[in-house]
Amino acid sequence: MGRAPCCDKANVKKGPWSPEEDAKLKDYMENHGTGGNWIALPQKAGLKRCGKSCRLRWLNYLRPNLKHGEFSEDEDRIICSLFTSIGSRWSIIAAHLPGRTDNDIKNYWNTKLKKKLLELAPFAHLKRPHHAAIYPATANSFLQNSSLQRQTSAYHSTNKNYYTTTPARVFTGGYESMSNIPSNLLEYATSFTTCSSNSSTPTVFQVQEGQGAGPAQNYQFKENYDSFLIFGNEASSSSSDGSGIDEDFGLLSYFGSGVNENQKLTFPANGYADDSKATNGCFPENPLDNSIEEIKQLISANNVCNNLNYSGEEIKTEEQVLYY
DNA sequence: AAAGGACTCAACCGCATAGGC
DNA sequence: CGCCTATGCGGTTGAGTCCTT
Repeated sequence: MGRAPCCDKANVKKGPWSPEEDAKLKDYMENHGTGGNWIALPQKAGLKRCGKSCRLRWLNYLRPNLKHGEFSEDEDRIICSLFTSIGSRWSIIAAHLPGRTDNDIKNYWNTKLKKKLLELAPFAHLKRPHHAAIYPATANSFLQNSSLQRQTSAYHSTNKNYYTTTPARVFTGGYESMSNIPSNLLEYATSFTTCSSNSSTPTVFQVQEGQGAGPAQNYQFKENYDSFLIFGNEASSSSSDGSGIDEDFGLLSYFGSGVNENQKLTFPANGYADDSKATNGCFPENPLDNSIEEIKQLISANNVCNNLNYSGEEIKTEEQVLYY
């Protein structure tokens, strides 16, 4: 048996709200408020609507002090920074943008901001926005528990268009360490190679499929993504021998052009808008990335989301991770 | 000018959670 | 403590609009 419906669907109007309905709801809300019960509100207000629909209409459209129209550069930065830290927690992000609703921000991100970021990414000329995905703050989850070391990758000796160096370390974290990448995107654990050895530049990961030995090295994109872009800041991790994780992951990015005849996911090395700015194949910092630490602190100080760890990542149980 | 594809965004849906009993 | 219901949330849908050919 399924869940009981929240209202009598047969006697409830759906679809766009008319100005008359808006006026009724607004009038009722201004005079009575919700009365602590959205379900009973439509009847009291003389509306043939579901309580949930009334709530949504009020919160997203009718309530006072809502901001409509273009998002500012500052708002863009805040959204990017928070998305970096906490992912698609739209309601939390909305709490940092007075006058904006979670729905607004979600739509803005999905239709405009994500595209904007992808255009800033390297190889933008190769990207097809609708076949790309952006995921947040995976630096920690990828690297915190791995033994990945710095490695400067080299151009392939015969084909200068591709990096084909083998991974310095095989990353075998599996889903548990990649919890921010939905399992519908990834099929197996991955192997990585980094091409950055410079803490002032972001790091590019090359992902290879089916290389080397070991059961956890197979990697596949699922669904129709040609690429994904990961961005986030990363606390440093280093040791005396110079190994460790670069500081300042302004932007982590990966571009996969598909599986070639060697079953490798590769990316062109000459795809930078301005090659002179690339160091060892790494591209300039993401201009939208800023003050993430401050925002993390703010979140932590305000206890906005108390199931996030110090870096804004959700603390999940093993079960949650496996099915996330 | 028309047709079809792409994009936008308001609204819906179903699940998770909180809180009352 | 367990059940039940209202609320909140994020993902998804689809009608309307805009853009391209």
